[in-house]
Amino acid sequence: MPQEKVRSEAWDHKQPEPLGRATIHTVAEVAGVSSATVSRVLNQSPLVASHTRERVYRAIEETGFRSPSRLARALRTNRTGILGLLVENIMNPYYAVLARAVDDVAKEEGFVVIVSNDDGCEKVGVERLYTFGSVNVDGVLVAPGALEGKRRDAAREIKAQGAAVIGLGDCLGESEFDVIGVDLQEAAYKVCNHLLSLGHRHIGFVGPIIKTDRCLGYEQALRDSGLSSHLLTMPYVGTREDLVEALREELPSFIEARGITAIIGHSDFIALKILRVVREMGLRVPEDISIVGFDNIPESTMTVPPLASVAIPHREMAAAAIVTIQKRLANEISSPVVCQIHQAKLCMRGSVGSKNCS
Amino acid sequence: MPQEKVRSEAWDHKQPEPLGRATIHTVAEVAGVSSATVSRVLNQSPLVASHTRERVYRAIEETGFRSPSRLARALRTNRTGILGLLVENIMNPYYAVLARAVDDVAKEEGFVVIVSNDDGCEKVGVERLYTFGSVNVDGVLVAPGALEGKRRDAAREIKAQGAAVIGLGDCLGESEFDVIGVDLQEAAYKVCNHLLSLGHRHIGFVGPIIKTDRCLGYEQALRDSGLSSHLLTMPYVGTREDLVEALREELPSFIEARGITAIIGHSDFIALKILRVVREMGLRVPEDISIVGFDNIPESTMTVPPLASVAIPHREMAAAAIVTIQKRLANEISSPVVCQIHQAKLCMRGSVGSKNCS
DNA sequence: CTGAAAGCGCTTACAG
DNA sequence: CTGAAAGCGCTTACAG
Repeated sequence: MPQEKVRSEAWDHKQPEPLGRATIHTVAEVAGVSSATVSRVLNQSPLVASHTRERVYRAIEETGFRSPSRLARALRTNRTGILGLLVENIMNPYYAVLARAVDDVAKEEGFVVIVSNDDGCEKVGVERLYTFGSVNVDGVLVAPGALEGKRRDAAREIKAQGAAVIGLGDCLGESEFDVIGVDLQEAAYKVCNHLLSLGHRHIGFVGPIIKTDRCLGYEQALRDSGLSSHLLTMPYVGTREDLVEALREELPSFIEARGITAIIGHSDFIALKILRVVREMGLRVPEDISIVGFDNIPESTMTVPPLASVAIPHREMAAAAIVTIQKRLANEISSPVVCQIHQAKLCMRGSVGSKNCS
Repeated sequence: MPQEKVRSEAWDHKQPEPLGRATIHTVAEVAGVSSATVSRVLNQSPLVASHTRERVYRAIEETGFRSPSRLARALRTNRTGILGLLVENIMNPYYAVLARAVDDVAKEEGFVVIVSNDDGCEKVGVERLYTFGSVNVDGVLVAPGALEGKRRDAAREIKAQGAAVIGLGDCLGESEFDVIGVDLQEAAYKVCNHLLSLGHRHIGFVGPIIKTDRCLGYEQALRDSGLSSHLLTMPYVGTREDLVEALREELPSFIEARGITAIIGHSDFIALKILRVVREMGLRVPEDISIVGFDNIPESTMTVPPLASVAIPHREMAAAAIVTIQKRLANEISSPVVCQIHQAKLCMRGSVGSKNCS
């Protein structure tokens, strides 16, 4: 008891604290209400008298209170308002565009997004996912969307913690997680058929060793026309620095030995490099060879000739992904797994022409 | 009291909870110690008996405890381990490379980074800075590094909350915040002198309306040689979608009226577009006109001819920035403002040649 | 060497 | 309509 008294006296002398944010308590004191009431005002609770509300608003003004601490709020509500976005490499324009779309939508919805790169490496990916868990993210977006092996285990764990997990983009086959995808198999199928309609008969595909849906669509189209496919696979296609050198080495024999007159690249990233290398080889584009890529990155409109490409509806997908996260968090989705497939858009440009056009 | 009893009985039947992370308390219970002890083990406190430590480690294993909640820890320690990175636009390769460098260094140092885009818009920038504040970030990195007007006010506020604020890259003149910069004025000066040494006398500069250090270095070099400068300014250079069209409109008269034989672009982003447009105009590069950019983005090595550029040491700068943040947080810096200037590297490539070379 | 207790800034039944 | 109180998961003097 006496100790209590002493303390109270000491408090009378306390200085105004210039450091740190104003808290809900600062506001409450100034407004002459309890912090619970301030909290209610902040959370738009209807059961606050309007004159009290007014007083609180004034106090917020006076104290320079900005917004409730997300940390503290999160600790109570179990919602941080933080999203984790795991991409291969933000320097790859495909992911940069995706990250931008996610950030834009997230901003509108009041989320903040942590972006991490894993270079497609499982070990790093797992680490980053656990890090997302330690931050108690509300949701995780993984691009590309395939979650297998240890990454799947990690994803399961953070899902068990209450976070929504969404695969974004490329995701072959079944997934135990929600997926917002894009039908690139269909798109590749169409692209290949377009090339066939232009008279091309020897059409090559250059991509990573792992067989992607883009590759499958390409193969399907050729199969349906009774033609055989020509694959050139390159390890670590999205990351390697020496890609151009590798292409210089591989492309000439690939093209000449098979009489190839059109190449579909797995991405614009690689297609742009193919474009460069075939021109170094003295081939004219599209007169001697047509080139198409995927992703429709900004640079693709900048080359001479501009690169034909397949545009992925990033914005649309980002929006769908975040809506799905919100619904999951609100428990508004009953189905165990959402799988929403969007359509890609073909952008035919100068790098594609009919066979032997001149 | 009776109610209490009922409750207690109900609790006896409680199920093991499958949802949510294992906490420090779960571990404590399994290990038969207090949560304080678990906390000490987690924080490498030396004052824990090694056999206790062992028990705790085993309990961590058993419970599947991953790591302490950053939220809860942050609420106590006032350190979130979260960094905010504010860039103009992650789709611009310059910022993508920077963001990657920051993420890599941050990961090594145990930070996580929130990336936000503001398109160089003050209003959005201010919002994002306050959002960083609401997340209680430990540090904020702003690129480009100039913090003025309302953005400066917002930055001051979050600095007052205890966060370290660092400007990254371009930052003309004095700053009240720490800056990790790069001497692009000097670099531009050298680039321009290089062009002069190749015989060029009418050298143009294309950039944003706001005068940057790159532009100043260019102007200085010409002044020192007694030559006059030729500026073409374009609003919103980093963001606008119609940049190519604008250049198509402006470049011909700019080049012809002034007899320009070399152009320095404010960025590779714009220089690549200039490259494209001058070729559309029928000019040969570098025979008729030389082009140089800034930033050395990956695409610059991919064009024909490859674009000469100035490389910014992103990695080095990101590392310096994060070290500075750590030191600020640890109160190990006494000077009121750090200003560390790194050197850029000239990468001369095929897009540059001597005047009238053929 | 270890534990009980206070407190970081919030939210939300529970009383009134 | 409003407040007192408990509690989210941690850390850290303070005792012992």
